[in-house]
Amino acid sequence: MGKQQTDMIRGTLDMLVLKVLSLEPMHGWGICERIKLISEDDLQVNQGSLYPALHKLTQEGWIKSYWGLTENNRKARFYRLTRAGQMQLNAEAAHWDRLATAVTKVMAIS
Amino acid sequence: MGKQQTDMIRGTLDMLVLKVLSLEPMHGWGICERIKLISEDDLQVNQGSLYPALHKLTQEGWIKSYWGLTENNRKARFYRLTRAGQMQLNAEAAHWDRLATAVTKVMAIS
DNA sequence: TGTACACCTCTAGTTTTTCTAGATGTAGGT
DNA sequence: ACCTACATCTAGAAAAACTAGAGGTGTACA
Repeated sequence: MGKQQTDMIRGTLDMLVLKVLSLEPMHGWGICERIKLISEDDLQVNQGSLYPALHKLTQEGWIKSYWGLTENNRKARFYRLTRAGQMQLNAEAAHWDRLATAVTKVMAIS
Repeated sequence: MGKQQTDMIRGTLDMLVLKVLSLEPMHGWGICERIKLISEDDLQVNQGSLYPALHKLTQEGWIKSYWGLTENNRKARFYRLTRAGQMQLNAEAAHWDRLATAVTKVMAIS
């Protein structure tokens, strides 16, 4: 058996979460679903990765949380982007673009 | 201080190395230079990451090494891609394409 | 009524991958 | 003789994500 490939590009989780939250505040489970939906199942965010990441982002001051009710009438912790989070998102998006382009360039040589 | 951003996308090093070696056999230091050159300095491979990666790829049977002489007349360990390595490269490239496209898709929503 | 299921949060411990911070050595030029 | 660029390598730390769970709540339906 070869090595197992995951359904995430390491280092992009924070950025993806910030991006989704930049559209509208959302709860953890919703963030997973949203990413999965938009990526047409190519990206799978694992709960064991998501919640620690959300807590870290909160710690950094890039998102803030509050309790609310979901569409299904359940309690859930919602997260919203802060101004600092928006700036962080911009920075990470630019960094990602630059590096992803560079990787693509290397992969294209012949 | 925000978090430090590196000059690599985690998880792509193996693929990048295999790709460069698919063009022609090369020694470690040359692989670093090649990646840096093609990416126009956007990708920086660190020696402390490269050699362990090279040893791991050898262990997996994806590359093989032999001692040779460089253009500068120095001893260097050259690596060449094996057939299994070529297959691995194809698989990793396809995986990268799929995931990078998915990330781009998520980053593009508005 | 109760029970199954989908929804939702969370954490400890491990693994994978890369980085830091070195040590070691050689060839060629001054 | 010494400096610089070329070249390999490793131990230990750090970062990020994964495995593998535990636990709780509405809603539907048997």
